[in-house]
Order: sequence, then C-alpha cells, then structure tokens
Amino acid sequence: MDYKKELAKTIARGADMTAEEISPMIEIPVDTNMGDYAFPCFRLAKTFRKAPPMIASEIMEKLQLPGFVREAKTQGAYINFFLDKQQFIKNALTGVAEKGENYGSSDIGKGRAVCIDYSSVNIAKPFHIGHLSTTVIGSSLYKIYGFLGYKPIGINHLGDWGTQFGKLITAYKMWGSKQEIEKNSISAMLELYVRFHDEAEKDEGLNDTARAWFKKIENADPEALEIFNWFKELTLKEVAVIYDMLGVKFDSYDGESFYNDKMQPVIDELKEKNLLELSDGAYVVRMDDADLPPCIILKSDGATLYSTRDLAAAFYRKKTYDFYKCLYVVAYQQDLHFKQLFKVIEMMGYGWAKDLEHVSFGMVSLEDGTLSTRKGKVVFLQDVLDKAVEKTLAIIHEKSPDLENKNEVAKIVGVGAVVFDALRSARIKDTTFSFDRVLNFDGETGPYVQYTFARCSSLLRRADFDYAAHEKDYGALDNKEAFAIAKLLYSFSDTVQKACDKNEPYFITNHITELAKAMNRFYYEHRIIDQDKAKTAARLEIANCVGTVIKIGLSLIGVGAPERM
RNA sequence: GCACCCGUAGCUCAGUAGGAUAGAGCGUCCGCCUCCUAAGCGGAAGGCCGCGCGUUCGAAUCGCGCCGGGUGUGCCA
Repeated sequence: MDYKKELAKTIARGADMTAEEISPMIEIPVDTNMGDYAFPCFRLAKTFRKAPPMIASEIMEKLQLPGFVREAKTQGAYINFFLDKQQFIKNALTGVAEKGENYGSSDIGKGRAVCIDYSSVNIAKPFHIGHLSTTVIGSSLYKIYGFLGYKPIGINHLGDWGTQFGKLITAYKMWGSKQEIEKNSISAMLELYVRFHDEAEKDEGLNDTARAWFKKIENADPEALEIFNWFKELTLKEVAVIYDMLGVKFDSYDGESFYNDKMQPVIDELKEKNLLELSDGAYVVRMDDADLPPCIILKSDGATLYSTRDLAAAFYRKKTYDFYKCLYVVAYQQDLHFKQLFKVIEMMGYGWAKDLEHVSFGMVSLEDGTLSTRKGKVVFLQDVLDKAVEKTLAIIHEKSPDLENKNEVAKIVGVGAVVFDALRSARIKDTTFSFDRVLNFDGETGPYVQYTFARCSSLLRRADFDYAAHEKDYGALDNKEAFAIAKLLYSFSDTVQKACDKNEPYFITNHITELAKAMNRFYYEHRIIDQDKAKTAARLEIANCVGTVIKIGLSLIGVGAPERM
C-alpha cells in the first residue's frame, strides 16, 4: 500500500485539488512527534488568498480521514498526520515477510539491457585502492539494476592497448626472464616498466625499440602477440583473485584492443557526415556550438586515440546489446572526454546518445599526497583486504572464540568493511585513504550492519517454536522503536529505486545503516524472547524482517551477511 | 585565463526535487553486561551550513558575485 498516494487523495478531496498536485507537497516531518506525514499550506496562500494557517484549518475541517490515519491536526500552516501505528507496523512486516529476499525488487526494468562499464583494469599494472571505487560502484549498480528487472551487462573495458606495451616487451626482452614473470606476475612487469623509464632517460634509442615492438603488436607479429597475450593472461589471473574476494563479475572483457578493427567504419561515417575536419594535421570534430573544445579523432600521424576507440565501443555496444542505457563508471577526470564522446554521437544523428551516461566519482589520495605507482606511493588493494581480514580474525578470536568457520567469516567481514566504506558516501566526493578509518569497525560501518544481521539471525535461531506460523500479538510492537523500524522497512523500496535513478549505491548503504541503528535501539529497549509466545512471535518477526532487508541491502552493495560473527 | 566539481561540528559525511529548533558516525569525556552477540546502547561537549548580495511567506538547499580546494583544458588514457 502506498500511504503517501492514498493520503494525497484524501487531502485532494478536502482542498479541492488533484492528488497529482498534492502528492509532491506532502513531506515527512523532521521530528516524528510532529507527525508521520505533513502537509504545509504556505503555497496555497496565493490561490486561496488567505493566510496559510487558516487554509490549513479549513482543509482540516473538510478532511475525511481514511482508516490508516489515526489522527490529523493542524499546527500553524501545517496539517500533521499520525498513522495508525499498529496497522502500519503490521503492514510493513507482512510486506517484507511475504516477499522475503525479493522485497524491494521489481520488474520496472522489463529486461531492458543496461551496459555498465566499470573497473576497466590496465594490463600489467597493479590493482591499487584507486581502482576500488569504479569496481565496487559498478558492481553495485550491476546488482541494483538486476534487482529492478533490468538486464545488466558488466563490461571490463581492459586497458590493453598503447605504446606502453611496446615498452614492456622491450624491457622484458632486455632484462626480463620467464621464470621471474611467472613467479611475480604483475609486480615483475611493473618492475620492468619502471626500469624501462629509468634506462630510457639515459638511452633514447629504447623508445624507438618500444615503438617498433608496439608496431609489431599492431601488425599481429606472432612473437609480439605471444608475449603481449601472456602478460594479459597473467594480469587477468592475478586480478581475478581480487574480483573473487570482492564478489565482482563481468559479462565481457572486451577492452581497447578489441576495437582495433572496429574504428575505421566509424571514421568513415564521420567523414561521410562531414563532421571530420583537418586541423594542424589531425582530424577533429568541432563542437563549438556546444561550447566544447574539438574532439580529436585521428592524430596527425594517422594514429587513433582513446576517443576513437570509445566511439567504436559505443557503437559496438549499441549494436550488440541494444542497450536502454550505457553507463561509464569512470573518475571525474574524464568529464570532458565523455561530454565530447556523447556529443560526437549526438552530432552523428543518433538519438541514443542521450542514453549514454558518465557515472563519475571522486579521487582517492593518500594522507601524504597523490597516489603514484611510479614513485612507489601506492596502497595495493590486496594489502588492504588482507589487513582487514587479519584484523577481523583477531577480533573474532577475542570475541567469538567458539565460532566454527572463523576464516570464512573473517573474509566476509573484513572485505565487507572495505567495500562498505567505499560505498558510504556520494560518488563525487574525493576521499583520503586511511587504514585507521577503514579498519575501524565501530559505528556506521560494514561490520556494524553485519553485526546487526548476525544479532537478528541469532534471535531467530534461539526461538524454540515456529514463530512465523504462530499467532502474533502486535501489541508487543506498540512502541516508538518498532515504529521507527517499520518506517525504514517500508521505505526501502523507494531507496533502491532512488539508488538506481541516481546511480548512487550509497543511498542503500545509508538506509541499511539507519535500519541497523533502529534495530539495535529496539533490541536494547525491548526483551525479544520471553514467556509470551504471541508477543515473542511478533518481535521475532521484526528481527526476521530487519535481517532480510539488511541482507538484501548488503548484497546490493556487494557485501556478504554472515549469520554469526 | 577559461570550464566543470567540491566547501555543513576537530575528522569523515547525511540533510530526500526550498519548509517547522541543522543531523549521524569517528575521536574526546561520562555512564550501561548475574539477562536474547558490548563489533552494542545512552548521555555530554562540539556549528556565522566558506563569504556577500538577491529570489521567496520561508534558503544549507535556487540565482549572481567573491574566497578557498580539486580536476580538466588538441594529438596520454
């Protein structure tokens, strides 16, 4: 039941307006003591030509309150509505209990494809905390869209093209060894890459050799390709360990190299449509009308750029998946690039350009400055995850020495803490990575929410009767703590929808954190399991529903929910 | 220079398409386990919501102008 909608109808009748006009004006008071819903009458002053408080009283008199509203009263220019709490709580609980782990899901997406480009790792480069945002935001959106009935397509647009691979092969041929690479994988490749840059400062000829090797890759030279593909394979293998820990999956690993043979048709089409212009030897698309600098499509030496590849990729995705939306989960440094990219497609006359969206996010820096792989100023994600798991294990040994699957739980909680932390605030915010913060498991954190879930599970385990089937005395829930929980359970669906509309997973993170807080207050204030079975059954239903919604919420942000911890 | 983004408590952030006395968490200080998981709960302290002007019955929220920080700005991705 949609309370707000029903309330809008009621007010509409009293105010002689339409429910559509009223609905957006209804709000939720900051303080629950003032009411559960409120209708401010300020805006009606002009049309009614009366003082707002007077309008409130007049509408109030004409109101015929529906059953779910226990009371309505005016307070200045506001009409405040108080719900029938018991009925509301009962409805909220049955709503969750009936749908179980599908609560909050919908078919609004109707199977429409949504491409989500995220993580997009670079071959031969280590996975550091700078890659965490795109990976977990993208992965969470993947789950959220899927939950709402869309068909998400996760794309890891690999960074597997460019002269750096010529450099890498050059370095490998000169100083590398097969054993070393097999053994240390990415770190060995990185070492070679760094060494190349050092040596190239002394010997400029190395850059020519590198270009030559890259040319060989482009020309599909067997030896070059073999080394290149081997590097790629090893990188993906190593990165897969992290994806596995994070529970992140992809439907496609078509990266930059995949589009090599798909760019020419796009270039031809641009020429055909007279959008391409020669400028200082390079071919560009001018977009002065949109107040944007020109987008370079071909360099003056005829080589392509990432814009060219991204164009080809967009067309390929449209053709292959016929997407309803195509999201690019990429840092805000590329704002301009995506604006230009989308503009080019629009200028080519494709209406679906509006379905492309840059889901940008802020930078991660370290307490002592910017991340820099070359300068060794990096924090590897693997280390962060390992530390988090290690710390969790220590806490478990201290607090739950009897827990059976300690390692398994430590992994879920430790990794969960890191992911939760990365998805706790608006994407656009820059963040400073701090071990102290990530490894703090008190307060609004992943472990806190997981802990609340474990508490709920524990209560349900302890029940020595079938509470679900037992008659429930909802009178046991006639308190503000239970009501606060019910409200959060009820509004969860809206939160999921909003997270999807705005591509902001943190709405879900916030919601389940609030839910966990509400549950812990309830738990503290009210004994849940006692002699009275009917009352116990009602309270256990709260634990059950809260547990269910927390579990759903956590899974939507890619965090696990252990039953004990 | 220009464009975009950010600026709320010591720190990290919420603040829902402008609304009723600005909210959390961390950290600090003080309380609460003979009882369902204390990774918990409660309390205290801590705010010219960067500054100014404007729009409005009403602005942390919208507009303009400053200030501070970040990012980008033609052949890297």
